[in-house]
Amino acid sequence: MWTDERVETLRKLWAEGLSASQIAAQLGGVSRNAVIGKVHRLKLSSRGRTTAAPTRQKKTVQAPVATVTKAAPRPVAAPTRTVTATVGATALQAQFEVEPVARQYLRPVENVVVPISRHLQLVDLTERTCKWPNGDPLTEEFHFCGNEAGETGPYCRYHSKIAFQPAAERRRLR
DNA sequence: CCCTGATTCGC
DNA sequence: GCGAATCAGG
Repeated sequence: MWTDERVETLRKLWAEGLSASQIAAQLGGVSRNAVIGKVHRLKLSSRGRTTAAPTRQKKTVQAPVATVTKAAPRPVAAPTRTVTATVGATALQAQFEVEPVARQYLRPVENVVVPISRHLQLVDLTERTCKWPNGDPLTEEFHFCGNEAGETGPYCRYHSKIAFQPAAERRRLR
């Protein structure tokens, strides 16, 4: 459901240049199509240069013909979840998104993973929150991304792309 | 294949 | 109004 807050977030992120899928990931509970549809309804389409290709018309809905045993219906978005990505965190997250695959080499961190003792905001994590760590685990500012992390992994779509980048590609970018 | 936004249209 | 399905393209 598009609450005033969600619409506001949508407007903001769209203005910042995030893609529809990224916005959908942050909002959680909606598909990128939903976001695009909403963007159109809000009449805030064009945004600098994109794939804005004018000429587009008709669709001529073709007949369904034989039913073909299509595959799974695809669940897509989760129920309500509402992702608590609000206030302070939002601003920070937005910044991360704005500068995509720029500096992505953070040390393996493997053993540095969240001190099992300290006051970790780890308690805020759920099965669907992105567990991508931000900041120095030894400082107060440390926190997790926390965005909607579907059922495809421990991270949100954005961080998954960074975390699971193929070795070959990483080498090329270096 | 990955992704992008754009459009249509049943609900 | 909503958003899945679809389309057109990078």
